[in-house]
Amino acid sequence: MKGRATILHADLDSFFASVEQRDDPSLRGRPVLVGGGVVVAASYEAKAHGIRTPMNHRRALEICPGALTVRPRMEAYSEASRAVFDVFRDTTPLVDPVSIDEAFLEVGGLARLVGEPAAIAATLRARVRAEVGLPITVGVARTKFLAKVASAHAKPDGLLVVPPDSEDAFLHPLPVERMWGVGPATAERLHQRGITTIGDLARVPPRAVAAYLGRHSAYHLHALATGQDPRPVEVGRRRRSMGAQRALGRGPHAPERIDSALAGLVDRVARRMRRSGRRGRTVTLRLRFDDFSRATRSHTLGRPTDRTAALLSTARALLAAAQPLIDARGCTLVGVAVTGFEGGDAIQLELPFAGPDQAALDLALDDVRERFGSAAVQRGTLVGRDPGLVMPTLPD
DNA sequence: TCTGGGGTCCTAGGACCC
DNA sequence: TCTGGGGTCCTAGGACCC
Repeated sequence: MKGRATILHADLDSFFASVEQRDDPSLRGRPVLVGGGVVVAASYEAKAHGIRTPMNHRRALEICPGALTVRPRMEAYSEASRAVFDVFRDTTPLVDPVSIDEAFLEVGGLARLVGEPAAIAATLRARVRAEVGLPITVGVARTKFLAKVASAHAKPDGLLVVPPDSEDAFLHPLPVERMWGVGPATAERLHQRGITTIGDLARVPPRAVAAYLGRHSAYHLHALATGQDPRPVEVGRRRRSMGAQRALGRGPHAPERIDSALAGLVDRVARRMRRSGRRGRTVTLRLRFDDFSRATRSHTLGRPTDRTAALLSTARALLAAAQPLIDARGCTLVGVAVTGFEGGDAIQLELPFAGPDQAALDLALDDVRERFGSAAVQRGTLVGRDPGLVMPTLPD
């Protein structure tokens, strides 16, 4: 028995561009680019010309000279997002946000009261269109992964249900790039071994794939390719980092310019932390150089803080330590991130590779429950037969 | 496809403690 | 003096997502 298709993945179509077209009728039906230096969003009319994100804005205009460009209006997008999530939460309390424009919804418990998942999904789409004025695509399936692939397949402005008995027929012909977690680097390594479709991946023993993708990725991807995805729709997850960054453009930049950019970023992050009541211990400085290589430098404080002064002096010390790198390679981006939030850290259990089985895992998880309470274990499912890591996360 | 800003997760090595 | 292993924490880098 496989279970039922009760998970919805709801994903707004070309979100930023759709908000712009909603708010300005003269943009409707026309290719719209949102962004400045790079295109951060494009309407479907623009995508039809081959516009992708992120794409250099000048390049985008070469491809699609008739496109209209608008500056991003983040407040408008936040407001639209809130309205859409209100519709989500009015549909089911079990809403698991992925980003500003997409979420998973569990509607399995609603059959008796409201209807079947397919009908709920159709109603949800109609309501978002009517109440917020935006197009949205919904995928419905038995697992998060399948629902996500289904919505991507149905875009734009579509609805696709993947019934449990046709999962393989739907999934296996698709290219591996369509998998969540397979980007250019992983795709290239798979292609080199002749693995081009999700079906190929399902047929190769994960132990063989582990040799070139690493243990975790191999077992994770094999599980997804064979329809296994135990991740539940979770409510109330909290962010694990807060950061800000700024591109500086081609250098060289005076040290004072980099320092003042850093001070502005730290101030922004610290304000956001105080506003949301979070305090963190680890400050990470992020740098990007002329040749697009990157480096990070981090430092962990003795206790969590949300004070601008403490965060800034830490960030400045990291910047000073990285000065030789900046002198040698030229800095084009500076960023700062704070992690290690109070109460938000994961406990990482390291289990021996050779032996772990479900019994050993259960024992380890019992230990965590005993020490931190049963609510501490949020993720602890064995995927495949040779798991390396299990990461039960503590609630905030 | 020549690069914005916000994130998440995983791997690996070293320091350190018992 | 040599020899072990288990475990935690920190740092840095990489891949990926929207």
